[in-house]
Amino acid sequence: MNIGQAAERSGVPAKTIRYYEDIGLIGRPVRAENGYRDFSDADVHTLRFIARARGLGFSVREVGELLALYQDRSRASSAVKAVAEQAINRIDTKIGELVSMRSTLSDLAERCHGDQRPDCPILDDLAGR
Amino acid sequence: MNIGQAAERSGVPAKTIRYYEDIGLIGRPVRAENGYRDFSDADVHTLRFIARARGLGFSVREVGELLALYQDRSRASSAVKAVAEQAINRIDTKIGELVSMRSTLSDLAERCHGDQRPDCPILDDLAGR
DNA sequence: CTTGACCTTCCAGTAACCCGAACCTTTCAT
DNA sequence: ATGAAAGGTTCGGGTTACTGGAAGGTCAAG
Repeated sequence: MNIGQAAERSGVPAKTIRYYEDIGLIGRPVRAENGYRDFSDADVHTLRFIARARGLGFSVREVGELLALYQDRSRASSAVKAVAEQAINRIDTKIGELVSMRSTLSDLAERCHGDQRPDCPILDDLAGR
Repeated sequence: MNIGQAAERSGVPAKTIRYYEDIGLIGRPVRAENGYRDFSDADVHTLRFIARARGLGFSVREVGELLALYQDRSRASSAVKAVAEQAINRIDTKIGELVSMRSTLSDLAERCHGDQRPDCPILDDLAGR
């Protein structure tokens, strides 16, 4: 099938599929006589795998690792779990940062009148007071 | 003072200061005879403002707006509050996404033995089962 | 035959910087 | 005096993960 159909079936945009090929995340698909990429169902399956992994917050690099592990029938599940735990840690760190920002920001916003008057605790805080 | 000292006092790396100048977030500082940038205390104050705002999750674009509002003695506090609330919304959205990823991911990880055996619910899930 | 929907490649841009190269200038120790 | 270290300068490219657009080839339908 052509890239458009592979895109539709996998949920990965055509542009993104080409990009994944470029960076070597997926192998180079077979080419038809006209030069068009020719995708198999297995290719679509791989793309779906990638889409799900990305959706779960794995980096493209990690997706590459997961894909390799997936292909390796004899890998230990601990290897996979390690990658997942790394991702969880990264996410936790990020959530912590965001929650902290959010709390400061909403404190500030609550104390700001939000009317025509110019005085504003938000700017005061940013200015260092 | 030179860029190094301005960097140290403001907490903004020298490279980043030059970058902010490039994109027009800060004005072009005066140059000394030797061509070095010459920063004033007011410049450092502005850089600190920027650093704090960035730390709170405002985008560089928003920091530009906040800076303009800060300079404008007659602005309404509502304008500032609007920018802050935008940032809060963005942060909330992001937190929501991350929490959802985290929960799926840790469910999966918990169900994964993490030992020598190859079977792994994480990969199974990614593969679509 | 042409129109429109595909496909191809390649270049550029996004956010917010970071890194290194190649090159000055200043300052300090020998 | 000298020579090295520690600053400063610009410029170009790399990062992450794509996305958009231009210029052009291909294909099925009317």
